[in-house]
Amino acid sequence: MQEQKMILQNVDSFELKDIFECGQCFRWKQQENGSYIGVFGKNIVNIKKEKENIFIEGLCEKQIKQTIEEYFDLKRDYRKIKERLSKIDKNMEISVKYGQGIRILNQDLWETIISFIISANNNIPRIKGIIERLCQKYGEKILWKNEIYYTFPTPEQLKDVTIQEYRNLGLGFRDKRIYETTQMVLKGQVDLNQMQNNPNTNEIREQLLNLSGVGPKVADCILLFSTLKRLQVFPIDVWVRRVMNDLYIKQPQEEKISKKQIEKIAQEKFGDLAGLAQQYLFYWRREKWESESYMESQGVEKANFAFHK
DNA sequence: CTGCAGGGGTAAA
DNA sequence: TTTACCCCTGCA
Repeated sequence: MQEQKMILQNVDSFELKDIFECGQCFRWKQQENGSYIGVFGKNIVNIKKEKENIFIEGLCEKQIKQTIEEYFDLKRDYRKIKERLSKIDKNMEISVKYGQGIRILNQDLWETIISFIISANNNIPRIKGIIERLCQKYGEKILWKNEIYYTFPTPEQLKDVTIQEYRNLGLGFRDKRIYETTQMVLKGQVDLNQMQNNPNTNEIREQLLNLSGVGPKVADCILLFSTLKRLQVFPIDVWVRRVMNDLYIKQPQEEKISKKQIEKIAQEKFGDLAGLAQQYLFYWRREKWESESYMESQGVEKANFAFHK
C-alpha cells in the first residue's frame, strides 16, 4: 500500500457524476469540493476533475495507473460505442448525449454480488447506508489522511456473521439471503474464480441464479457491472421498463408488458450493446423524467412520451 | 398526526 | 401467476 498520484488528460467519456450516479456503484461519496472518494478492493481513491484534467490520488496496492485503468475501463473506446448507439434512433441520441460521461466500472465480483442482493426492493440511500455499515462492522480498517476507511468484507470476514447480526444492520428480509450466499461461496458451491474465467455467459447466469437473493435482474446487474463485464446483458428494473414503454412500446398498462417483449426489443435494437444502452436510458430516464421542457429543447416530439404522473 | 404506497426483486406458495 | 417481505420516505 502506498500513497500515489496521477493526472489523466483529455480522456474521452469521463464525467464523475455520470460514472458514480448512474446506478452501478454504491460506495463513492462526493466531497464538499466536488471530488469523489471511494474504496474498491483495498484501494482508497480521491478523484477530481477540472476542465480536461482528472486528478487522482490515493492509497493503492499496485501501481495507481494500472489500478485506475482497470477499474474505470479506460481501454474501452466509449466514443465508438456512443456513436453506434446514437445512430440507432433519436431516443438513443438524446440519452447518450445526456449520459455522455458514463463508463461501466470493473467492480469486484463478490462486492457486486452482495451489493445487488441488498439492492432488491430497496432504494439507493438505504442501500448505501446498509453497505457502509456492513463495511464498517466487518471490513478492514484503512487509515488515510487522518480518516478511517473500510474495505468491503470478504466472504471469510463474513464467515461467522449470523442472520440476526445482519438484521441488526438494517438488512431486513435480505439478512438470510446474504448469509446463505456467503455460506455457498465459502463452501465452494459457487466458484467465483472459475466464474470469472468462464466465457459462457449463460452458464455464469445459471450459476448466479443459484445464489440466494439473486434473481434475473440482480444476475444481469452482476454480469454487467462487475469484472464479468458482459455488455450485452440488459437488466430490466422498473425504470428500464418505464423508459422502454415510453419510447418503444407505448402501452397504457406498463406493468403488464412482459419481460420477454422488452428483451426482444432490446436485442433487436441494441444487440451486443444492450447493457450500455440500458445504462444510458436508465440514467437519463431517472434523472430527467420529470422535465418535459428538457425533451422539447432536445427536439423530441411530445407525442412520443407518455409521462407518468 | 396516522396510514399507506412504493422503492434499482426475490422466493415461496 | 400472485403475494409477502424489512425498513424508510413521501405524501394524502
